[in-house]
Amino acid sequence: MTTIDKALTLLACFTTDQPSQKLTDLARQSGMNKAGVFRYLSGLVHAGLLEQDSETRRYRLGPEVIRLAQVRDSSIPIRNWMRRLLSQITEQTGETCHAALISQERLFTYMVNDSPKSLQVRISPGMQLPFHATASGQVFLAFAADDFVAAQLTDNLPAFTDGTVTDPAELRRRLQHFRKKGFSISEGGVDADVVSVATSFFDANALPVGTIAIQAPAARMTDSMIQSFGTMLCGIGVQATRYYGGILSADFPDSHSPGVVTQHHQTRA
Amino acid sequence: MTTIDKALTLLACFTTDQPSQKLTDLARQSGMNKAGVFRYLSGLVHAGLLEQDSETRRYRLGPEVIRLAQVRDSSIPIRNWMRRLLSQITEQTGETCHAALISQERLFTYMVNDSPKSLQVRISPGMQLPFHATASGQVFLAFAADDFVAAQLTDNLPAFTDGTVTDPAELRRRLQHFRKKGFSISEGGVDADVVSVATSFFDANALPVGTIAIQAPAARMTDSMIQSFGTMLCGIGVQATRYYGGILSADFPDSHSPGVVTQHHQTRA
DNA sequence: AATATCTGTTTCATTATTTGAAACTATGTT
DNA sequence: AACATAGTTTCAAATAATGAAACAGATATT
Repeated sequence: MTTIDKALTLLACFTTDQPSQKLTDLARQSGMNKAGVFRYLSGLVHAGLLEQDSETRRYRLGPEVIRLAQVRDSSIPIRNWMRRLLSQITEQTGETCHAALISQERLFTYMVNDSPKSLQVRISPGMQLPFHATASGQVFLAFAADDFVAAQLTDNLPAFTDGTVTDPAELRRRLQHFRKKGFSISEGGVDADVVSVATSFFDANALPVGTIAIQAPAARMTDSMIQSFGTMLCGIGVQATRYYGGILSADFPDSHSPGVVTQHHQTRA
Repeated sequence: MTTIDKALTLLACFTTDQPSQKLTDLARQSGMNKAGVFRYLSGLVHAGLLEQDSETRRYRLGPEVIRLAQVRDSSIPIRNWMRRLLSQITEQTGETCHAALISQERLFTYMVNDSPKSLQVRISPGMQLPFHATASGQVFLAFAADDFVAAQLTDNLPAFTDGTVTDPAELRRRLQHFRKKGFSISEGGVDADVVSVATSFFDANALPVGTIAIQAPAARMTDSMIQSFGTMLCGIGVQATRYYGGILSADFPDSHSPGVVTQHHQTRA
């Protein structure tokens, strides 16, 4: 492991759940020496990627990351079209939807569009999504490379609710099904009363780079709604792939009729 | 210079003007060995901060920077209040305004609010602002640390128009004036027919972290308008500093309670 | 008020990693 | 076919990283 790798793994420790960290905790989490972590952090601060609160001595992400994100967005302006796609979804369905992106072999919510309804599923940008327990994660795996799937579907998957599927064999069966349909369905995988439907979009190698998902309270969802959400999402996935400059995975159902998809499949998962 | 410093200086080479770079160019720009640059870039790619286009072999910023920016924004959500402040400015003045943030000793536009008028000054997020030739840069310097100012006000400052002030002595005089007033004025520093007025906001050490500026076509600006824009901006600077969690520079004109640390409805002693 | 226990930071001899010139490979150009 | 250019790999020499321990500045405990 190079010095750079070690220094940069520290950056990965900063998440929306833990947006600021103490030196000692970072040292413990990363299993590295305190002195080394201190030096790494100093380097990261010097580069502006981190900054240190002068009072609490805690580290948090610095202004440079914002600049970098803007540069990235100026060359691959996902924000613009993703915002439009999500608005379109919420407009048509009335439900909360979000987009997630893969980064560092982890899936993070990137953008959220809240439902206008008062009973809505709440989700915030920057959250990590477990692959096995979310519709997003599952549809991602459904189209991901085999070794990636193998790395994720281990034997000790955590269960978040009674409904979380943790058996790798069962999960693989579902992934195969989701791959055929182009979208995934997860009922109560993370929160008991929430139903999610998700699809993915692809890069130039036809590998998934992100997902787009609808999340709704189980109480107001029916089977046929789930199915029609799914078909709609597939159309969105095709558009997102096109915007991204990628190509669809071979198995991905492309309706060959650009525009709004209105086909209504009635088969159930 | 540590290995980390060297690796991270490469990140700073990515700007909105140059959002993707070739290895050889990066090596030349940074003055580092090609092999070393290659190893650094590999490390950065491994961390997700960069990604490499598999066809062109060019490097660009990776998805991890987007995630990091979201984490940063969730802990210090500048976007939220800045958006409001800028809207407020445009509403009151009808002119284009923007906020800039310091990063890596360089000033970059962070957020722009366009004027609704048809003749408007165009500026895009992520642009670097030269310190000596912009109102933003000048008001930043006016409140910056002495050695920082010294580092910026060199003898060979570039002139963008006939109106660009490039004489360090003259610039220092202006900075002193701007510091007293709390805002800066630049007429035709970068574009001949544009007038800019700017103020800054401060961090917990009372050092400037960013600027907020109004830019308007010279044709529709009068002296008294400039002055009243300036006083308005000062008020905005005070608010921004408060939102940011910083404290005002000692000299900054705070209309409510001069010189004393302020609390909300507390009147001055 | 004195002591113990946490922080973050610095030091320094030992050790492992970075370093850079050159070789190599792949791709495109004259 | 020879040449040029860009990215990648190699390897001994040089340098920077390492981590235990000491230090200092807080905060908590006795």
